[in-house]
Amino acid sequence: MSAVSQPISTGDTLHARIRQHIEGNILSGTWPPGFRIPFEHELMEIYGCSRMTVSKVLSTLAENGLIERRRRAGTFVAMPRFHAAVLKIPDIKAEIVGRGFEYSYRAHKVQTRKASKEEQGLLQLKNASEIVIVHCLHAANQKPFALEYRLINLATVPEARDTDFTQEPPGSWLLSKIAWSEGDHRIYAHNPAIDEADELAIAHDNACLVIERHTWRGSEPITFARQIFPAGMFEVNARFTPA
Amino acid sequence: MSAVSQPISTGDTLHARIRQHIEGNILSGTWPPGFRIPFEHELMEIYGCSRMTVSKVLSTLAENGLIERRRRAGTFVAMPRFHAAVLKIPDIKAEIVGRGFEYSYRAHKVQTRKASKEEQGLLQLKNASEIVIVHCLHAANQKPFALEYRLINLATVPEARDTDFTQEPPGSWLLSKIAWSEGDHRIYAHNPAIDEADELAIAHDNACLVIERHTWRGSEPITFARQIFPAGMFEVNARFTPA
DNA sequence: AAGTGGTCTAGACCACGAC
DNA sequence: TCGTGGTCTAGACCACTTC
Repeated sequence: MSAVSQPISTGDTLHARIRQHIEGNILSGTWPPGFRIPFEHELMEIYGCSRMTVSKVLSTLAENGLIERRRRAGTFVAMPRFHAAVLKIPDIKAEIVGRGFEYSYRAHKVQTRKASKEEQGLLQLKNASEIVIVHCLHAANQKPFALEYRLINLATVPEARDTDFTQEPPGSWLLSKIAWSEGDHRIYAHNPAIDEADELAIAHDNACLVIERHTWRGSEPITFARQIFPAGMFEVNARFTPA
Repeated sequence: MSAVSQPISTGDTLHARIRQHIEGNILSGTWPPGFRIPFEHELMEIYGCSRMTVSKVLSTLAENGLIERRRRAGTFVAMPRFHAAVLKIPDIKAEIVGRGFEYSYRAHKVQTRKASKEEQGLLQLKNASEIVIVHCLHAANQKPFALEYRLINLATVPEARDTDFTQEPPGSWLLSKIAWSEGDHRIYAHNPAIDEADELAIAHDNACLVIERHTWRGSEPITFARQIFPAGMFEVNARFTPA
C-alpha cells in the first residue's frame, strides 16, 4: 500500500503533478528526513505511469538535493542541509538605469601593460601576460555610486585592447561580449581608505560594501573586479530553495 | 552537414559526452549567441542516438540558461545574461566550529508572545500570531562574532515553544529540525548603532556586514533572522556558473 | 498547414552495492 | 546474488508557433 497521504493536486504536466505531490509529502513532514520513498516500481503503480516518468521526477528531486538515491537500497528523503541560494548581480550600469536614475561614468586610470606580481595573483594568471587595468567611478544622478577596480586578461579577451574604457564601463562591455563559464564572488563589509572615501564623497567612517568577482572561461581567467559601494547605495538580494 | 567543430570528448555517460560537446561549442564561441543549434532530429543523426537522449541534454542546457528553445523555430544559443550564483550560508555555530575556534553563545533576551505590528511585517505574518523573539550573541574564542535578532513563527514551528533558546542558538536548532522550501537573503553594509558596537566590542565607526534572511515552508513563514558581523569577521562567498 | 519542441510509453540492458 | 537505480531506445501523440 502507499504511504501517500495528500491528494494528488492538479498541475501542468504529469511529472510536474507527481513532483508536487512528492515534494508536498516531504515538506509537510509526512515523509520525514531519512524516510525511504517507495521504489520506482511502486511509484509506477501508485501514479499509474511509466518508469521513465517517475525516474525523471526523482532525478530532478535528487539534483535539487531534496532526496538521496542509493543503488539497491532505495531513495530516501535527504537530511536538512545548509542553504544554497540563487544570487543575481547585474552590472552596475543596468542597475542604475533600471532604478530610473541617470547613469554617468568616469575612468580615473586606464592602462594596458604586463601584469605585476600582485595583479597576477588577483587574476590568478600563470604568466605575466598583458592585461588592462581600469580604475573608475560609477555615478547615479551625478552622485558617486560605486568605485571599481578592474583587471581584464588580454590573452582571453583580445578585443579589450581596442575598446575605449574611458568611455565605456568594462563590466557592461564584458557582460555583453564575453561568454563565461564559471566565477566566484566575495562579499564583505569594509571601512574605506581615506582616498576611497574622498572619491565616493562620503565620510571617512562611512561603512562600505565590497564585492569581488572572478570570472573564467573554462580554465582561462577573464576578469577580476572589486566594487566598493557606500552603505545604503547597494545591497545583495538572493532568493533560495533547497538546492 | 554538421556545424560541429570540436571532436567528441570521452566522458561518463552518453548524454554527458553530448552535453560537454555542445557546451564546448558554445563556450568556445564556435556557436555564438543567437546561433541556431541543429534540430533534435539532426542531433540524433550527428550523435547517433535516440531523440530522448538529445532532448534530455537540451532540456538540461535550457534549464541552466545556456540555450533557449522555441517551438517551431528551433533551439538557440542564449544571449549572455547576468550572473546567477550559488551561495552557501551555513549557520554561525557550524561556521565557527569549522574554523577550529571555540564557540560560545549568550542570549540577551528570549520572549514568547504575540507579534507586534513591526514583527508581523518582518516575519510577513498575516495575523498577530504567537512568536519567539531572541536577541543573542555568538562568540568565537570568547570574542564577539555576530549579533543576532531572530523571530520564529510558533504557528509553523510549535516545537520552538518548548526549546530553551537561552542555551541553544536558534539558527542551528532550526536548521536541524525544520524542513524549509524557500527563503531569501539581503546582504548589506551598515554603520553600527552605539549599543550594537558596544555589544560587539568594536569601535563605533567599525563597518559591519548585515545578513537578513526569511525562510518559508510553502506559504508559511518560519523565521526571520538579522545577523550583524563586524568587518573582517565574516564574508559571503559564492561560486557560480551561468545558471 | 507543417514542423518544432514537450511529453510520455513500454520495453531493454547494465553497473553498482547491499545482502 | 539479485534488486535497485542509471541509462538508453524507438516509437507515439500533442501543443504550440511560426510560416
